Amino acid sequence: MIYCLPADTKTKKLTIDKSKTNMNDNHSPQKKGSIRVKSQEKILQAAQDEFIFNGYKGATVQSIADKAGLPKANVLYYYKNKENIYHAVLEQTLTMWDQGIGDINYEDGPKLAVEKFIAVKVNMSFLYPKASKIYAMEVIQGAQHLKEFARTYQRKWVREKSKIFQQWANEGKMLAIDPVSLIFLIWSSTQHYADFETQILTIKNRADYEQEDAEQVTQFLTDFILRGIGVIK
Amino acid sequence: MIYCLPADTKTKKLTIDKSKTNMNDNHSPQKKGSIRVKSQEKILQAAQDEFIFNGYKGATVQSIADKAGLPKANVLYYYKNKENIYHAVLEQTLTMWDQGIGDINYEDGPKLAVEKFIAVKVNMSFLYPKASKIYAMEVIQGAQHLKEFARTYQRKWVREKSKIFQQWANEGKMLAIDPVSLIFLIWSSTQHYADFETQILTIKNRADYEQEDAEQVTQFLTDFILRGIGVIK
DNA sequence: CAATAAACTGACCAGATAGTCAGCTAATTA
DNA sequence: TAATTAGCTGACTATCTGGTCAGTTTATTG
Repeated sequence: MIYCLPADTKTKKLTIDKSKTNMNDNHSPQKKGSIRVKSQEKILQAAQDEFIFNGYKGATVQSIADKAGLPKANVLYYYKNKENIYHAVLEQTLTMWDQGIGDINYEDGPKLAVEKFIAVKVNMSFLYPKASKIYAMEVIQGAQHLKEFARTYQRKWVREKSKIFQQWANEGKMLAIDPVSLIFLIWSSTQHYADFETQILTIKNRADYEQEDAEQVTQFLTDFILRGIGVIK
Repeated sequence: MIYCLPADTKTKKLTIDKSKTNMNDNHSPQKKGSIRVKSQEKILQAAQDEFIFNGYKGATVQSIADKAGLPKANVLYYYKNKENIYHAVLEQTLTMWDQGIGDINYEDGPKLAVEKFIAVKVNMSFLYPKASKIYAMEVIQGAQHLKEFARTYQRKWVREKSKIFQQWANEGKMLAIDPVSLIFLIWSSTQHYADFETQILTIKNRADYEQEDAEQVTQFLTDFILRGIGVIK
């Protein structure tokens, strides 16, 4: 059902945040497309780059403001401090991750479920590598800003999905392998193309990913993993 | 042969560094175990933690000094600025990575070669997760401090090893799958246990890895990947 | 058209930071 | 032992950083 965040994540389940911004959240008077919305988008976009490049502590509000083309004080008008900016970026990242993530349903059976899951994860990695990078850095650095979320939702998700794999194995629909290890393998092998983008492009001696790359990777990983769980060949 | 660095890597192949430290490198008068060596080790250890936790830009020399139990000025006496400390950490990381890494030899055949490779990589991840984390952060942030190394050595290594896989495939010793994708899958699935240590422990609801974990993961990945390349089952 | 509220910003500040340096102490050497 | 060198450090500075705030401009409302 849920990958990492509850559906109503807008109600902010993350750790600390009290007052995300100092605006009157929903009942803002502007028509859509207002300067506020556009500015906030610009800020979050800029902040994402800045946080990836310099980490949370290394990021500066001034640099975010410059990248967004706004005065620093204006950035701090929308998000009242650096931590709030980071939380907004993180929340956006997790929300997108959650919405975009495919799901593993018992009814699909192992073959279709794994195919769908891999396809969605690979597409996410190629389309939104920055989201994956933000998340990876956060986890590598100890997930200081995610702890509650991680503990609650991800563990639950993994346990739920593990049961489904177990069931399929019991019914002889796939090999009896450790489902948790399998989930980690799928996560790692798909996210790798986002997080290690730089390395992969360097090794392949290319400037950018292309559409075919995502397709080739999806094909490769799907075949490989279906063979690994014993449902093809 | 070589995973990422030339054997004589002590001659510093990294990007910028000119004067790594301001000491008279080899002909130092101390017996081994001297204060210098011990202090430098303490500094690098502390720096590794600090760089993982706060990233390059967020790390402070003062914090490194505190963790090492030395005055800041003493740290800057051994390594004349922050960048030199980082380079030393990075070099140490890559050297260890290079020494520890197993190798893929044609003579071993696909089964043994992959078994050895996975075992070494998994052990590295469980024994030296910090090295992997430093490297991962560096790559995620664009590998600003590694560019030359990455371009030269890693690409070469991947191409060499790809040829071996190709050869095995041609001889029918394994399935004809894309060797580069295979290498990425092995890298990602093994390094994941180092880089995402926090996440994995949280999901498994555990405080630390144990010896059995490394063994279980090695077993799982070996079986899974050998099945994926079609040499077992 | 006031008057009120929201949006915005230049200028400022207290604290943190990288790096320097003069001068100290401890070790080595002649 | 005297002289020389290596090891070490407190104190300092120029710069940068997050965050504030008084005051201005722009929008909304009655």
